[in-house]
Amino acid sequence: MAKIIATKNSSKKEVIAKKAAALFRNKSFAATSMRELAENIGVEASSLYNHIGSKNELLQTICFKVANDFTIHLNEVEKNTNSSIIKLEELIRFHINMMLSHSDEVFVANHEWKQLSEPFLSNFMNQRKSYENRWVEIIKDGIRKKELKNLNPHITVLTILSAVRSVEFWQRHKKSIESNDLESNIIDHLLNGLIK
Amino acid sequence: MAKIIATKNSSKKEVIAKKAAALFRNKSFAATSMRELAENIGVEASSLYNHIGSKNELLQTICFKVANDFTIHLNEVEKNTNSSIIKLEELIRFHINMMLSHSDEVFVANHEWKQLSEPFLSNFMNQRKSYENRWVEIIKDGIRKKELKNLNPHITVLTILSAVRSVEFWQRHKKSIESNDLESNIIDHLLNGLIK
DNA sequence: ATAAAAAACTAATAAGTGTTAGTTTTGATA
DNA sequence: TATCAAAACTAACACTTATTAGTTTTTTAT
Repeated sequence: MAKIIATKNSSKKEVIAKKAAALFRNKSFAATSMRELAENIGVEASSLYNHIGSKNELLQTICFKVANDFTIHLNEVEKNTNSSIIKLEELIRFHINMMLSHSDEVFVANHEWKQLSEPFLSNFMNQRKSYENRWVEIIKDGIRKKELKNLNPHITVLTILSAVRSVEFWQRHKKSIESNDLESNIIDHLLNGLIK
Repeated sequence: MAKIIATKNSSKKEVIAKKAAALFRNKSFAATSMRELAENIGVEASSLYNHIGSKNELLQTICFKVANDFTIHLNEVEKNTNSSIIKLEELIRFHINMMLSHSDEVFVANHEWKQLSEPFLSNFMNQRKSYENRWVEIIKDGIRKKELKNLNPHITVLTILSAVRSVEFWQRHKKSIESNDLESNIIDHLLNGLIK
């Protein structure tokens, strides 16, 4: 009889969620069946329900874990009294590192959140909007202190948050690009621009 | 009896593809049923098959139309003898305008291409890789001519192609951001950076 | 070794899937 | 007005879906 193997660091539920994140990323949430997930883990589909509530709950677990990680880090950054530039650099660095260390989960949170059911969908969107607004405040502060150029803060935030997702593409190019280069290049590009 | 209404500019097949793009964008390809698509158009699901071959074919139509539009524009840019900076600016501008004028189709091509079936999936990935490589050459040329900083050209391309996708996010913020600002801000940010 | 709890299994449910076959209606042309 | 093709319809197919019920096996604790 097959078994779900919990490790010291991950409960059985976490093992399932981890595998689910990988499948949701590669095939999309809707196109991944519970039978397929079960097969990847090595048990029957119905056995999963001893450990999880539903397929939807798996998506919720993944999305809110990621959202909370980002929120917690932002709390830390806001506490410090660094310049806006340092704060932005820390935030960008955290995004890049999260995408490298939890790539499946972050991908799913970025691309499959729309499949959340209510009220989780609304919660998620609100949490995201609040997160963006707090970035905007950091940028506004930097403009006020003449540290940053007077670009539109909302657009700037959206541009940065989009740009860091290049790490997703990078996963396809791993051979030709070093991971250290990736981080420094993106930060340099976004902060200092491309033109000599 | 309900009908699919073709206009002067769009055949019935194009009307279906347009509506499909909107649904595939908002619900994902896998989560959109042919019955749902049909209902949105105002006919029965089986009636669609008088005009299209399959659900998969719809996705192919959408994805390759977008891919070809980008390839054709890149051909034009390469023909001209402008500086690399002007070329990049033209390319970025085109991306932004495509996302504004064909937002559903571009979104689907960006996010749902994984659901393509073979051999279309491989074709699409190859076309995309070739497109990226031609961007890389433009950047390399700019570095050679001392127009651009010596950043990693691959990462630079990925960063730009990611960053322009901020237009997707912008659709959620329409009220607070002008579309003109959007274009100039993104270009300024990506070319000249954020720091004063 | 025994009893209880946890977690696996098989089997089934009800609903939904893309698509096809066959039929009827529609709209244009002769 | 009669004819014919285009395009709509209804009904059905064969399959897949998430999830539950009921049962058996495995693990844990006494």
